[in-house]
Amino acid sequence: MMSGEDIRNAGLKVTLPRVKILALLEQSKQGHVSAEDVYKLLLDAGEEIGLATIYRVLTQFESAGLVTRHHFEGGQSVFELDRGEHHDHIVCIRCGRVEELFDQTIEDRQQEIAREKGFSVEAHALTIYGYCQAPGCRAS
Amino acid sequence: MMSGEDIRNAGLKVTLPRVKILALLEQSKQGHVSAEDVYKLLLDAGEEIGLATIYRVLTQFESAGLVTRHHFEGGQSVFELDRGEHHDHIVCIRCGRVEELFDQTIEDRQQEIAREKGFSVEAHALTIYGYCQAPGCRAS
DNA sequence: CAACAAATGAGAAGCTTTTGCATTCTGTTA
DNA sequence: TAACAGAATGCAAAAGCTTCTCATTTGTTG
Repeated sequence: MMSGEDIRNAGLKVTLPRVKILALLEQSKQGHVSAEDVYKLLLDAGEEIGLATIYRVLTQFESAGLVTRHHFEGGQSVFELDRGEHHDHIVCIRCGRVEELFDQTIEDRQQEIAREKGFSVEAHALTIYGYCQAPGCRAS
Repeated sequence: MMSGEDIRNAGLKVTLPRVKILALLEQSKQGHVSAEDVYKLLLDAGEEIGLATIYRVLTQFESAGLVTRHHFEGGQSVFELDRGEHHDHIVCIRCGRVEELFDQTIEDRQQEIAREKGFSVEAHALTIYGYCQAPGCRAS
C-alpha cells in the first residue's frame, strides 16, 4: 500500500494532485492506465486537476521508481504502479485487455544474449500481442 | 533483393516514390530508420518527395509485409525491410545503435505462456535496452 | 494514347505530450 | 502559528509525430 510517505521519499512534496493520482493508480483495477485515463477518472470523481499535472507527476513518479511506463502499440503511453516485481505483458489486440507475465527462462536468456553481444542490460520490454478468450472480448 | 515486382505483388502501383523508398531501405546500413530519416535521406539525395508520402508508403509496405514497424522508446516509429526472418532487438540507450537478435528458447516460451493464458499469439515485441561497447559509443 | 483510378505533394489538422508563466500551495523557520 | 522561499499547479500555447484533405499528377489498362 503506497502513501504520502512514498511521495516524500521520492523527494517530492506531498500535494493533493500527487496523492490523488497515486491513490487512483493504487485502486485501479485495470492496472494499466494512460495519462488521459487518469485525467478523466479524476474529473469523473469530481476532482479538479489539469492534464499537464498528470503528465508531470507520472513522469516524476516514474523517475522515482513509483510507477513504470510502457509503450504498447497505439502511440499512447500507459502507466502502472511499480510493486517491485518486474514483469512483461500480453495484450489482446481485440479488446485491449492486458495481462502480466513473468518467466525466468526468458529473463535468463536475455541476460545471456546481451552478454554475448557486449551489452549491459538496463531494461527490457517484452510484449506479446494476440487474441484472448475473455467473455466480453469477442463482442468489442 | 526487392524490386518493383514486390510493390506490384502488394497490389500497389509501381511509382517513383515507392521505388525510391524501397531502394533506400534496401541499401540502408543502419537497418532501422524513421519516416523522418527516410525523408531527409531522400531530400539529401536530391529527390523530391513529401513527408506525407513517406508515411503513407511505409504504412502500405507494412500492411503488405514488405517492412516491419517498431515502437522503440522515444515516441518515433522505426521501419526496417522485412526479410522474412523474425527477430527482436537490443538497443543501446547511449548511442542508439540497434542490434538484432533471435533466440528459439525465448520464442518457444512465449508460445507456451500465451497458450497457458488462453491467448493466440499474433505478434510480439522484445526489446532489450542497455549500454553497448561500440568504439564510438562512449563518446556520444 | 485516351481515360480512369490511384498516388502524390503541400499544407492543414489531429493527438499525445511538453513547456512557459502567473498563481497557489507545502514545508520550514522564527 | 505567521511568514517566507521554493516547489507545484493549471491553463493555454507550443512542440513533436503522424494522418488527412484536396487539387494535381502519374500509372495502368484497353
